[in-house]
Amino acid sequence: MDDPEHEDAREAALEGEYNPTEVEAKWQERWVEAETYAYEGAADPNTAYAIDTPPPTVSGSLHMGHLYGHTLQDFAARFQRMANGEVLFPFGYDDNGIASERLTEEDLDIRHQEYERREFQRLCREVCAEYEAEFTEQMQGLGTSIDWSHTYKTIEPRVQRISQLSFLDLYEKGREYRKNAPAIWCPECETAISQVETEDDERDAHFNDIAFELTGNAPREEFVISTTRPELIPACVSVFIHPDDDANQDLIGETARVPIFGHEVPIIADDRVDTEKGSGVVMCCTFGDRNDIEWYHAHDLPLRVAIDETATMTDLAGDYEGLSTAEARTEIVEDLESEGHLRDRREIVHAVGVHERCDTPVEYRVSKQWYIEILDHKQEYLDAGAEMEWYPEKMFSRYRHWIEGLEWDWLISRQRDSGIPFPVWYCTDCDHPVMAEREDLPVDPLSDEPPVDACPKCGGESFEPEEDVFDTWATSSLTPLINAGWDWDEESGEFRMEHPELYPFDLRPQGHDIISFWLFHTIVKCYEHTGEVPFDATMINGHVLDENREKMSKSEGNVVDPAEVMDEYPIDAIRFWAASAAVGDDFPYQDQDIVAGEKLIRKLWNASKLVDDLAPADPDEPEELEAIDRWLLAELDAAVADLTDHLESYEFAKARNRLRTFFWNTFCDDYLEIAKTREDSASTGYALRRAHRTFLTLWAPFLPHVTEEIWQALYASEGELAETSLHTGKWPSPQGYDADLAAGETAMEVVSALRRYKSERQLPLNADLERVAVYGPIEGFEGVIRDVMHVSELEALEDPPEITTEVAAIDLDYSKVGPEYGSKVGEIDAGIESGEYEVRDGTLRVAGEELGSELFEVERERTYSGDGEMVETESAVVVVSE
RNA sequence: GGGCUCGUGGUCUAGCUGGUCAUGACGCGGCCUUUACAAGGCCGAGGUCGGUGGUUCGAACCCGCCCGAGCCCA
Repeated sequence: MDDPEHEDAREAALEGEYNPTEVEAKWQERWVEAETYAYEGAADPNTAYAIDTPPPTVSGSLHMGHLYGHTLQDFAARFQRMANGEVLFPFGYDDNGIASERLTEEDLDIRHQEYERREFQRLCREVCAEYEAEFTEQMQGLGTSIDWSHTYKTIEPRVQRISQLSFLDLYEKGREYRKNAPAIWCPECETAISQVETEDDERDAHFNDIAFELTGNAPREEFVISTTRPELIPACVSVFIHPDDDANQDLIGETARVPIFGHEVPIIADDRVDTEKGSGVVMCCTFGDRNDIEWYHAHDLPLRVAIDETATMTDLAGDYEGLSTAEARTEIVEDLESEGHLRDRREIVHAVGVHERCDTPVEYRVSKQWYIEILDHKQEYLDAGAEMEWYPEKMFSRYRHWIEGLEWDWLISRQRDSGIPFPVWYCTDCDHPVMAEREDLPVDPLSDEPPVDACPKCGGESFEPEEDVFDTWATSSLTPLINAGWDWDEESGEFRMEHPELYPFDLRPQGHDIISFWLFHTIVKCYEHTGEVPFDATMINGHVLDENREKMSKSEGNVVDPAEVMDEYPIDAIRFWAASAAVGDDFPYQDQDIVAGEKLIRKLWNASKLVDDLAPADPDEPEELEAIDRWLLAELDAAVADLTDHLESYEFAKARNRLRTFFWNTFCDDYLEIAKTREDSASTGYALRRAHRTFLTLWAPFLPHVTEEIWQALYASEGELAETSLHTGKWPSPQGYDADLAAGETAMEVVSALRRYKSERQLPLNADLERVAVYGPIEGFEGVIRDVMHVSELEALEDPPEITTEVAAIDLDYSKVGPEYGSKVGEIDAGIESGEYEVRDGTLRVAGEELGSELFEVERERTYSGDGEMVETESAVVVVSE
């Protein structure tokens, strides 16, 4: 396998049984080696088809979602490459965020706090590189037509530069700001974490009912709030009442005094109060939970920080300063009780947010964060989404609802070690931000100097570097710009793209779970930078469920490992399964579908061997094709047209099923059996080869390995693989064959009927039939029927055989009768049912009405009284005499 | 709790701008060596189209409610 000479020595060959293990590995290797799928550039944006592929997060190995998603993309890429020319099918890794840090910590069993930032980043790169190499190998094992010379990693310097350029551009456009805001914080790990790193956990706790006094001329003296976190009362900034809470209406607008600490807070109405819980009166602290944060934003409340980054009470907590939150809770409850403010205390179990890794309940801490302003451009982003084609269309509503529900701007700063740094320093004296120069990017403010000696605002001469890094989505939302080679051109003073013909991209494929993340954020960024919608179309794929239609989850232990599936089945068969679901629908992993794919591959292989046996290698097209051959090629034309339509609309399941039915039933079961009897026909020889070549190209996007193997064995010309590969060849177009389709169809019906006849009598299919008479349109196909069914004498009847008929039933055409007779239809039905009707001169008299012949059909039961056996088909009557 | 989506023979699915007999595959039963394929061919059995109420002459399809599942947001 290492020796390419040896490789070439065993060229593709159509002998014996198909060996997918060997053949698939061979072509995967040769495709990559020959750079078969390299994007070679195109001058015209209309001929370049570009896919903005999802960069997988490096978090271990390939899962079924990767396999499925990339296979769908590959269907599109392979079809477009054959049909329209140049295709960019790139690949990237998202290795710059929290996921890669956590992977590193787990893999090396370390904590990032134990290392210098640079050192930890280095470890991250090393660990990620290992996982990426393994992942790449698995991806190549999928046989996708990715251009492996066109890849990126989100942590690489080129992408860091693009991320920082994006930040500077949006800042200059006035679309970014920095302000104090709360973030989820783990006091154990001493770091901000994202919401996806938290989970709910049931914990024992106490509900404490605490009395607050009212100030001034209040309607009553006090009220009671319930809380599980009494240590937060020094951080209390307001009290909330539900606007519909009749019992407490009188409190709205009053001022409350916080017990022990004595500060005064307003009482405000807000419908986010849960009236079912406790007394219906809630205190808002900065910050106890996510609701507090919403209220803080909505009512512009002051900030009182009573807990620091290590979960220790601050000076705001007065006498309790320096205690842990747990200690403070105990002491504050005791003091409330002794001062008479504690009215009740009871045990409860409730859900608290904890850090999924250390199970520590999270806090909400305030720090200065960078935001991208998006709320003021909601309409633009909605319009941008509406401009794209959505496959399936229904997914647009998810995007729309997400945008309509947006309440906060996009927080892009993260307090992490291994992301892409903000290219910003702050003046130590006045906090004025100093941005890096574009030509210097990428920069790391922690090690690089700011581009100025003095603060342009106050003249101060010392600067603090920004320590935060970008949110992962802030970078992965730039993938179209990364793939198109977006950069700042110093000379012209504007942004340029290395491959402007790729942008906007033709397709954005992704799962339905990240419409609100990847797709939305990409539209925000690209729209703001370029003023254009970044995609013509988006294809939203569903999720792969387990064989019982349950979601795959590690804790349930029902995760299917693609490596095992790929070990057991040919990739082409797995791809056949991947094409079984309508795009957008969730669908189960079922190996019966993969087995069906295996059977198809075998069928294609065996049929190819037969075609090669029956037909000369490269026959010329005869002057005139015989009816049966012209019929096949006309049907093939129709299949080509249908398939092209389906693939252009990303309807892979429809394309797959259409092609399978035509190939298996029409070509193999019907035509090939006929072709066996016509080996010396130049017409059939030509049609066989024409159809066979076409089938290989039509199957190529779905079954790239087996089709390439057969193609190379039979049809490829001499030369480099990148030129001779089936996959860089042309997609077929209908050739305009004209045939009597009805006659062909009827002939096939007659053949089926004769097969049924033999089958029912337990005769072998090649048993001889003495005499067969056919009444029906089979002109030009008589000989074909005779030969394939071993009929000694076949007669085409001019007139119907001697049959007696009697009316068996009346079939109404309800689509016409309904609108015309409305509620009378019931009576008409009843009349026919009971036999109280009459058919005369093409008119049906029933229930006092006269129905014209266009409204009904008379179904007759035929009885054959002549010699032999009568068999009926849809459009013919067949009489068999043995 | 809110939004979106899905629910068709044992399993997976097509059909869903309403019009008699609901498509195909896998599985199951029976029969058969057509010049490749028995891992093939032919035939057959198997469905109250999640439940319920409504609109209509007529509903798998349109509308309401309920049940179950998935995703996103709280």
